[in-house]
Order: sequence, then C-alpha cells, then structure tokens
Amino acid sequence: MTSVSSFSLRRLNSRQQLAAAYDIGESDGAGSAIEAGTSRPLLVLAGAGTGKTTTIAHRVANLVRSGVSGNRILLMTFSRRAAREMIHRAAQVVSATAATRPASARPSVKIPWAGTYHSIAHRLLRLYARHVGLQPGFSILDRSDAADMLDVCRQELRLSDKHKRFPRKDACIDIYSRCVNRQATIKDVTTRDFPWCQNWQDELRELFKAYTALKQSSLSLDYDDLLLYWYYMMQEGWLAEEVANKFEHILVDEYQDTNILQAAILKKLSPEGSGVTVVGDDAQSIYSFRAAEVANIRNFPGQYSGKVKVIDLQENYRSHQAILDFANVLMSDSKQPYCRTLQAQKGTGDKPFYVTVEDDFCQARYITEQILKNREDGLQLMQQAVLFRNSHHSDALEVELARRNIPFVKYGGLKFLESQHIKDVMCLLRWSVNPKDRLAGFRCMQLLPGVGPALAARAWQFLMANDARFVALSDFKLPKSRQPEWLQLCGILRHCSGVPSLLSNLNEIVQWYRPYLERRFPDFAVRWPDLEQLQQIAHAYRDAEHFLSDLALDPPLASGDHAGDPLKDEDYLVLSTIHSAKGQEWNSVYIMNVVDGSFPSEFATGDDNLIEEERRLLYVAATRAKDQLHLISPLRFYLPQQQRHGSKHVYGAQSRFMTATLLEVCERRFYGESQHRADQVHAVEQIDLPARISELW
DNA sequence: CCTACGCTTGTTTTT
DNA sequence: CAAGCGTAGG
Repeated sequence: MTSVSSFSLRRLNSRQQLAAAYDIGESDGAGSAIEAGTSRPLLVLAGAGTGKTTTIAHRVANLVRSGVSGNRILLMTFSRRAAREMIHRAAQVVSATAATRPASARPSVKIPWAGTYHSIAHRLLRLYARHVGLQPGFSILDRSDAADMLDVCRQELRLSDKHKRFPRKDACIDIYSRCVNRQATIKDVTTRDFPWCQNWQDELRELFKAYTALKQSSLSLDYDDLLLYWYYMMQEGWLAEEVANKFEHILVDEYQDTNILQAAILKKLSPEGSGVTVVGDDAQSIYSFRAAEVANIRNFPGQYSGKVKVIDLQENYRSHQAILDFANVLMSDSKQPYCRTLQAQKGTGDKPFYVTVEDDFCQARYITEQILKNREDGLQLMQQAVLFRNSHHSDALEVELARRNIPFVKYGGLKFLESQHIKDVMCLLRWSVNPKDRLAGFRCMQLLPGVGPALAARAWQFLMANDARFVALSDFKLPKSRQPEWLQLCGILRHCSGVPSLLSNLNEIVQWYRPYLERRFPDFAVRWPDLEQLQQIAHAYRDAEHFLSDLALDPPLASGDHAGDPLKDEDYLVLSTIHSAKGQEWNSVYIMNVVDGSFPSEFATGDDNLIEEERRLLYVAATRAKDQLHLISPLRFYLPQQQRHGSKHVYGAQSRFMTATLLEVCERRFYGESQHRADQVHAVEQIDLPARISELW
C-alpha cells in the first residue's frame, strides 16, 4: 500500500501511521469510493499519552480523503467533548494536506454520526421512531428521574414498607441497570454484586416489569433503554440491515469502558468486523460501576477468528520519564497483568512530589501556593489542574481559591441540571412537550400550594381519561381557593404545547416559576441566575425536543458561581474528578487526598477487583501530567461520617498504593508545620484598639 | 388531604 | 446536607 499522504503523516511514528492508514485504499483523486466493507477489524491498544486522539483523527481524515463520505462514518467516543475534539483534529489534518488543492476539491470533514453510544442511539431512535413504535416527542429520563420513576412503582407495589427492608430506589435502579447493560439475569447480578438482595429476586422482577410499563405509558426512555432499543432494533431484519448499511466505518474510542450490551450492538452493526476500529487501554478501565467490561477489549481479537490486526502504541509523547516511572511502577505492583510499559519520548524531569500535609486546609494552601508560583513562572492556570476522587474533596480548596480570586471551573460532581430549581423548570418544559410524561407532570402539579400526591394523582387520571389533552385539564375541579394557580398552570401548558418557540416558552415558564422559586427556597437569590443561564443555553437550540434531550445526554458544565463565571478567553484553573479528566492533559497536575479511604475509596475495600479499579484510577490521574505531578497526602483526612462526634477528622493511613518501590520514584515533601507557624501570632505587646478607635471621635 | 417540622440516615465515580 | 420518614396540626 502506498502511504496515503506522506505530508500529513510525517509527525506520526510508524505504528501510529500504520494504525491511521491500515486497510484504507488510496483515493485516485477523483473521489471514487472504495468498495464498502473491505477494511479488516483493527484494535489499537493505546497507552496513556501515546497520541491516540491524533492517530484516530488521522485515520478519520484518511478515510475521508480516500473517498469515504463523512456521513458513512460512525465515530463513538466516550463523551461528546471527545467527539468534537476528534472531528476538529481530523479537519485540521485534512486541511493541512489539502491546502495545495483548490478549495473546491478539498474534502470537508463533517462527521454527523459522532458522539456517545447513548447520543447515537438517541438519534437513531428519533430517526426511526415511527418504525419502532415510539411516539416522537418521547422524554429522556436521566439517572435520578429513572430512580424516581422506579420509586413510584416501588411504592405502588408496597415494597417500600419499612419493615420489609426492601432495597432503596438507588440500589434497585443500579441492579436494573446492570441487568440491562450486562445482558444478565437478576439472579446473576444479585449474586455477583448485590448478595444482600438475593432474597428479593421475584419482587425485583415484578418491580422492573412495572417500571417498564410505567416508562412506556409515560413515553419515557431511560439511559439504558436507549441502548436496549438500539440493540433490539438490530434484531429486526430489514431495520438492522438498514442501520448497519448506513455505516461503512465504525470507530470506537475508549473501548475498555464499553459494556456487554454496547459490544453486542457493535457486533450487530458489523458482524464480520469489517470497517471496525476500536481503540482503548485496559489499564485505564475505570467505569466498571457502570457495567463496563474490560473483557470487551481483551477478547476483541478472539471475536473475529484471528482476522483482527492489533497495533500497540507505547511511545508516550505527553509526560517525561520520571512521571511514567511512577505510572509504570504503580501498575507493576498490581497482581493483574498489564503488559504495557510507557516509554517517554521527552526525556526526563522532576520526580513526582509526594507531599505530606497536615490536613485538608494545608492541602488547599499547598496547592494554591504551587499554582500561583507556577503562574509567576509563566505557566497559565489553564495548564494546571487539580484532580480528586470525589467531587466534594475540593470543597476546602474552592473556598481557598475564591478567597484568593483564582478563577476556576469545576468538572464532574453535581451539575446544575440536577438541582431542584432547574429540574422544576425543565419538567414543565418536558411536560408541555410530552403530556404523558408522568414524572414531569407530577412534579409540576405538586409545586402548586395545596396540591400533594393525592390530588396530583386524581388530576393525572383525569388528564389521561381525556387523551392527555391539556385543553381538558382546566376542567379539573379542585378547591376554589386553589383554582387561580391551577388555571395559570393550565394556561402555560396550553401555550407552550401550542407555540413552537423554545425561547419564548422557556421565558414564560421561568417567569411563571419565579414566585414558586421564592416560596420553595430561602436562597432563591442564588438560584435565580441559574434560570437565566438556562435561558442562555437554550439559545443554541432549535426546539424544545433538541434542548431537552441534549441536556439529558450531554450536560454542560457545573455552575461556576464561586469565583464568577470565567469567560472563554480568560485564564482559569480546572478542578475535576478523575473520571471527568479522562483523555485530557495538563502541564502541572495535583492529585488530592492520596490516602487510604480516598485512594482506594473506602467503598472499594474488601473487593480485589474494585481495588484494582482504584489503582487504575490513580494511574489515569497520574498520566494526565506532562511536566509536574503532585500527589498530596493529608495526615488528617476529613471523613464525613464521623461528623457528629467530636472531631471531623480521621487520621488517614498512607495509601496502600504508595508502596516502598513507588515511594522510591517520588520526591518526598513535607508541608504544613512551618506554614502554621507563619500564621501564628507572636504576641509581644497588647494594644487596645477599641480605645484608639474611640479616640477618633 | 395537605403542610410543616423534626428526626434519622446515608453519602463515589457518569451516559 | 438533602432526602426519607413519622407525627401533629391545618
């Protein structure tokens, strides 16, 4: 095979080149399409920082240049942000190589089918809605909506009675989700992951049945349904064929984090594996709590009887060797075999700092000081990031950053979409789009004074008896004193369901909601700006349906009301959970609370597989760093459980991951005591300030 | 039938 | 700290 383009591939190493060009024919320049489905399956094992994004971007660009139409490429990445990044990079590659050609001959890089598995599933379902028995306008339930809806069933089935000790809604939805995503029975899932629920198998089955029925009558799909419906679409002859034929090439990023259901969908999309490229790294699998299955990537070659080409990328372009030594030793301490040793192309640098600090306040201060010092040395805030295991671990730090006026953005953790007041507003919008959305309807009705579960239930029956027509809803009679608010709500619903303008509808809703906001929340003044922000976000959307589903599937950042919203071009620091930091990199990285209880998480103790996952989590965190890595270990570690009794702190044990061999590749630092002394008051002389002040008058 | 209040409980990570 | 539950009072 002749190289596709020596110019654009020059910066790739030989293995990356191979991965980017494997089994792609040469375009003859006239854009003749290659015969569909000639590419054999490809597995790219890409260690952290080995140029995975670049490689895929080049592969996409090569596909486009070889004549494959962009809309015949399915690109599934872990987050939509990753998808956007990938397309952007591919476009750059293409335009760099095509600059010599006239603009008209340049292939454009548009990959409309790029996104997460869930968002692609969603698009397909909207596209084929009428063919698969779904009404357009169906709602998407996020995780907590799903849990709430399941809880409705749980209560109706009388499973919630206290003496029964039936699992709580979150446990139930978890079990349900795993059954779906792992294509396993309740028995399998409970024995393996929820042994204390084994005695409830029959009840759980009843519950899931009722839940499924309720979702269907509410015209609602949860996240798992998106995949499940897609999977079942692929079981239907002509439909499966049509969907499979849409795509000539399928690229899946972060394949180690896909689950069994997703793998099954992929298999259905391309039974022989032709045109399939999967990319991933088993050492970076950190989503088993979401039913991710490392076996997917480990067994990928076996799936297609030896036809799979495996390309292993080991040369790391991100970090210097001292950081990679840390990562390598961390993984070699594991009992599980990760046959990957990262090799730096950048030479070496400072060893990672393992910093012992007194408590979380010292930790916050240490991080802030280092960040400021780095900034003085010319390193922007944007080149630095603070990573942590749980989103609340950054609480003390956020206070400190705000105090010192350091702007930051926090990824992960509570999104503002999950806060009550946003949900209230979104539910009214949702209800107006999908009158059968029971969860949304109940929530809205119960906002009204004097309307609780019972009245709402009667009103709901009335609405359903009237074909879910909002016009009829104003005829529902309730106590006279409640009537005005009720009619107002009906008016809004009628208006919004009749007028297609998202912006004006949302504005109506927000205005309507304002009094309820003030009645419901003492801190309404803080919450009000969120509603304005929501309206800002809505500007980017054509209609309510797109707005609602996009926000459910690709939530925007958390509200950054702490240090003020950093503008796009302003410099700001990134705070992120490690899970949300995947695929990113910074010059300087700070990992908080490298202490047992946090690394590994207290919930993981006792289960070897979970401990291993925590190890990989630390690995992912450490390999985000390009130049500087700080691992901070407070001696006193805040454990929220002990809140009441005396000390809030617990003396944390050294993280079990920090073995002697691992410590050898670190530089130890101590921080705290001296700082403490600097803060102490050296009281030499007593001054009577009040007296002085009084003298002023 | 609805609300308000006070008590207990139980807290990861995300599409 | 917020959600869930029980109780007393409209």
